[in-house]
Amino acid sequence: MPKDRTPTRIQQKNRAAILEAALNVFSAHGFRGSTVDQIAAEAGLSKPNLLYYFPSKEAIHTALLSGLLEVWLAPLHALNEDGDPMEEILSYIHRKLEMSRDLPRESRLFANELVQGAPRIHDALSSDLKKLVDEKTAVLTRWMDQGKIARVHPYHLIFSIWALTQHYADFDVQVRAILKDEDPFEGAGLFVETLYRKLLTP
Amino acid sequence: MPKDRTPTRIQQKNRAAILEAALNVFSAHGFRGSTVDQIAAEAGLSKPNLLYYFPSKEAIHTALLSGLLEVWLAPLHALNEDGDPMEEILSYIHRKLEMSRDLPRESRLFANELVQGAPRIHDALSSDLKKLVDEKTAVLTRWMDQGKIARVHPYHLIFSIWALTQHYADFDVQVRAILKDEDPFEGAGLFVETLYRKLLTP
DNA sequence: TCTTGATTTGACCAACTGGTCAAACTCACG
DNA sequence: CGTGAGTTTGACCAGTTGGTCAAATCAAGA
Repeated sequence: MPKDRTPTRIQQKNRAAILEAALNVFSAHGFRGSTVDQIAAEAGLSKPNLLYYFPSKEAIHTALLSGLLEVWLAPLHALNEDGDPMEEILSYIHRKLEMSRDLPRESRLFANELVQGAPRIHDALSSDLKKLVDEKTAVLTRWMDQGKIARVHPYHLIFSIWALTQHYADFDVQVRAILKDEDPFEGAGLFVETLYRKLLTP
Repeated sequence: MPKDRTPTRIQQKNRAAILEAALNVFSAHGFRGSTVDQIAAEAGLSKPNLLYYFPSKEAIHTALLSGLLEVWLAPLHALNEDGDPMEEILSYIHRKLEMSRDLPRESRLFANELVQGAPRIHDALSSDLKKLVDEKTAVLTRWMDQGKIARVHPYHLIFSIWALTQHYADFDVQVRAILKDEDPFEGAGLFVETLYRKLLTP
């Protein structure tokens, strides 16, 4: 392991390559289903070389998850109390849907982790995530109090947005097996738009 | 391996115990994350004994999946064109939600498989599942044509029902991390009821 | 009771996997 | 250049895992 001073150009390049490769592999096979050799091969490095940059398979996974959690929650973070309620919510939904389309690996990385009980990010869920969600449901509740949007259970509203949008990334194979050639995201965009407009219009 | 004649009482008992144990283990850790030893221990058998009843780990997994697919799709199968459209759809949704509550292991078993690209049930998806869904979306479309329910993209309507209901089983940890003590399924039932009533009322 | 097929298991094996290590190589910089 | 830190790797290791096998045990019908 090199000194922890300003990382070399090589260090930056290789660390990035490793994380990129790990995202591919972990998102496709889950933690247990992925091997260090696979990740190393995908990153174009030998296994010992990969382990020169990260101390363990676990460390790569953790680095990935914690690095991406912020990205993953950014759209919800951007939900702005001062904007127009319906527009804010719809734009949040569309942003999530775009993320499912453009960052499906990230979505599946989290899905893999969650479906197996989130052994490695359980803490982040009940601290960071819960805090953010509490904050934003409070905003939703105030909008409902003001009659700006229809009153529904705010937590389940958020769950439903997550479920609906991430479904297209996480269960992509199933969606495509059924839709065949049709592009899922076109129809999905229209569908969620009408769904939430009808639900939330007071 | 015993003769394939009418299975012994012992055979029935042990095969059932193995599948039950495998459901526990596979749904919690995924295929690759589960070991034959784990399943054997959970079933109260030695590993060689377990492999006396199933030729391989893969075979157990396949037997589980194909055995449960029917159960899993039963509610959609039950959607009846001759019933009242809104009631039929809502009752389908509630049945799916109950399955998430009562059969979370089954839900996670499929979720694990799907999120990793469904390597073992891809065929069943594009044949059996697609056929069933095509059939039922045709029913939905006819209802829409008759003005019985609002017109929305029928495939995405079904996807949304799957996503919403299964979310509570598959991402249980996340839901509970956020809701803390509140029972997820109580709020969820009310939420989806209003959601789909508003969406589908013409 | 005896016999035969069904059931069970301890011992074992080969492949795989995460991780180590010393030696070799490369690169930036004085 | 030369040199020392940074980088790379072949060889290796111990633990795990899916699966095998011959031998032992059990169960039920004749």
